[in-house]
Order: sequence, then structure tokens, then C-alpha cells
Amino acid sequence: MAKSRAPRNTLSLERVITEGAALADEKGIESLTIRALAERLGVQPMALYHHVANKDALLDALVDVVNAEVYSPVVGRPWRDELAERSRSMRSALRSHPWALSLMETRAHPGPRTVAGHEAVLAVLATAGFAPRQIGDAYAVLDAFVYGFALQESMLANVGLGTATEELAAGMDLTAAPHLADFASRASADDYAFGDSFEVGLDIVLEGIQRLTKC
Amino acid sequence: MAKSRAPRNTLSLERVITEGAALADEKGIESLTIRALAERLGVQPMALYHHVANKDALLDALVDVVNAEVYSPVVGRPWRDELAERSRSMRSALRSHPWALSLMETRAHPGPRTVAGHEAVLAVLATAGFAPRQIGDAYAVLDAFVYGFALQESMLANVGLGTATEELAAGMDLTAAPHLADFASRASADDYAFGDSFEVGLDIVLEGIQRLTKC
DNA sequence: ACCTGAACACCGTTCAAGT
DNA sequence: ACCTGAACACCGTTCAAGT
Repeated sequence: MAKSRAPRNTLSLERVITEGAALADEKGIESLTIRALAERLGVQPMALYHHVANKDALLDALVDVVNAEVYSPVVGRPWRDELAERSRSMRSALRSHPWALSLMETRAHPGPRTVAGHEAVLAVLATAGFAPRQIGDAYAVLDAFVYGFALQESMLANVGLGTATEELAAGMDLTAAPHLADFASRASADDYAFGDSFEVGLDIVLEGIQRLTKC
Repeated sequence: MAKSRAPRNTLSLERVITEGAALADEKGIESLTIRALAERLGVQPMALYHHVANKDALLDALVDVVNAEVYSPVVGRPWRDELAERSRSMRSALRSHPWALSLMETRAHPGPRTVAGHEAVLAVLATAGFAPRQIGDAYAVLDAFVYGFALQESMLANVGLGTATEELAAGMDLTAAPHLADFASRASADDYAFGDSFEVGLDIVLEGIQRLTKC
């Protein structure tokens, strides 16, 4: 029980990755250091390098893990429902792992489960009868909305939790922004929360995409 | 000319911020360290702390600088054109400073120029006759699209420059993703580039927002 | 008021060594 | 094959000191 050598084979690539994700979930991505992860695994820092090439490769793997959590649409069912479900699933995955989005932005090597997700969406769009250019537009616009919405949710979570009224309480000069102040008070009186706009936006985007095929 | 002491008053908050942004633009955000910035300014690292509380405050300032570059819509002109122009301007600012988006995600203290931008958009929406809840929906959906599109552009820039065909060349197993491979080849034959979808998406979103008021 | 110098507690990672 | 230990080149930041 003292600081003896760690027993053999406690480590594995999978344990490194899942504990890495857990550490990021619990303490934030900035706390995910090789050294801290090693301690969590009861092992010396350098032990990790036997299972992972370097920290960058670990981050690549973490992004792929999050993508694996996301629902993959299936060909044959109504495409609009399938894409809506994937979008909702993506949003909730990005909310469970707030570190994932910023990581995605800087990754250069998409993992296999990430590619599989893209493949599934493209398959659905292609068999739904979208032309190549329409596929590009549809996918670009839908993903832009979903990623962008998640990004705003994490920005709002950082500035003050949830409701718009609390943003003001966070101590910005509300005097210089009367419309913002007004919107915040009306919105909270109206029980509006930012997250409510997700379904509205999803419908706007899917409707717009559907209309692409009818031109 | 030797390593004598730096002359007084070479430094200022403004110089720290603008050179900080320039350094991030030129060498990437990961190269923006207090020490590297100090060297660029011809000064010892600790000198910066006399103009900026800490690195976090510097990053807050940098985000505000980028927001200051973005066009602010003005009340009185057609709201749809104004918001379209702001959206295009935001997209190009985020493309000129690829580090800005990831910074925004983690910032907790929006700067005055950032707040001013939000204020301007809200003013336009309010005077255009949107109800409070519609304002929330409209703003959420439009910004989600713009931020999300910019995010995807930076993701694509990291994985391989621009065109979809090059993604495949980047060495992922194309065999497991036939639809993706097919889409990539058709898209490049069709001269489709991801950026082309921006105007398509912008129109879809603005059209959808406009329709909100007619219900 | 503004800048320097030395130091502290951190990083990721290399390299050589143990079992 | 898998893990350790010491070391290197970095970080942001504190604290005391110079002018």
C-alpha cells in the first residue's frame, strides 16, 4: 500500500482514454495534464507514453470518443427525423463534454468513429435524393447550426449560468446597452432560456434544407 | 545596441494587445506566451504585468479586439441586409484570426466592444418589430450558424487545406467511407468548395427568421 | 511609475535504466 | 514489454529590488 511500484498491466490504451475523458469532465480540460492523468491512474507520468504517442494523440482519441456517443442516422427512415435526432444527440454530447468542441477545432486527425458519423450523414442525404452540391450545402448548414449552438451554450455557461438576466449581474455596464438590458429582463419575465431556441433553429434549418431539393 | 535596459515607455497596454494579436496571427495561438510576447516587444517577461493583470486578461482583450473589427448593424436600414452584412463581417474576422473562436469559447468576461456588437444586433431586431422571444430565437439561430460555420472552416483548414478531396489524401481509410469518398470526388469535379455554402446557409437562416414574425 | 532578476511550481517529453 | 527516475527546455507568476 506504500509507494511501491505499480502492479503490471494496470494500464491500457482504453483505460488511459476513458480516465482522460473522465478527468476532463470532472475538472476541466486545463486540468487534463499527462502528469495529473498519470497520478489518477496510479502510475508515473512516463508510463502513459507506452500506450499513447503523445498528448496530441490522446486528445485526438478523446474527440473520437465523444463522436462515438453521437447517434448515427440510418438510411431508409425519413431523413429529416434522422438528421434531427443526430443533431439533438450531437448537442447533448457536446454539453456533457464541454471540452470536446474546442478540441475538435484544433484537431488535424479525425478518428474512425468521427469519420463513421460523417459517412452515415452523407449516406442518408445521398439516398434521400440530394444532388452533390445540395449535399454539401445541407451538411454544412446543419452542422454549422449544431456546432454553433453548442458553442454559444458553452460561452453562456462560462459567463454566468444559463439565464440572460444573470449576465447583467456579472457586472458589465448595462447602461451602455439598453436593448440588452431590456431583452434580458423581458426574456426572464417570459421564462425564455437560450436552450429553447434549439428546436426552433433546428426546424428552420431542416426546413431550409428540404427546400433546397425543390428548386 | 547590446543587451542594455529597454528604454522607458516603449510599452503600453495598446502595444501589448496589438502585438499579442499579431503574434497569434503569425505563429498561432499556442505560440502566444508571455515570454515570447515580451521578447517581441524587446522587454523582459515581467514588464508585461505592469500593463495587463495576467495572461487571462490579455486573452480577454484580444477577443474584444476581434469583435471590434466586426461590422455593427445600424437601426433604420433594412434589418435583413444589416444582419447579413454583420454575419459576413463576423465570418471574415474569424477567418483572419483563427485563434479568436476557441478563445471566445472559454472567456468569461466579454469586453465593451463585444457588448456593443450584441447591443447593436438587439437594437436592430427590436426596432424591426420582433417580439422578445422571437429576438431570442433569431439571435440564437443566426449566431449559431455564423460561429458554427467559422468553426467548421477552421476545422477543415486544420485537416487539409480547403477542398474536400484533400481530406482523403490526408490518409484516412476511404474504404470504410464510400459515400464520403464519392462526395469528395463529385464535389471537386463540380468545383464545390465548403465556403460556397455560407451564402446558402445565411439565406436559409435569415428567411427562417423572417418567417418567425409572420406566425 | 516602470522595468529587471532570480526564483517557484508547474508543463510535455527525451533518454537511459530497471524488471 | 512495460514501468521508473532523473533531467531538459519550456510555461505563468511571486516577490524583492533597481531607477
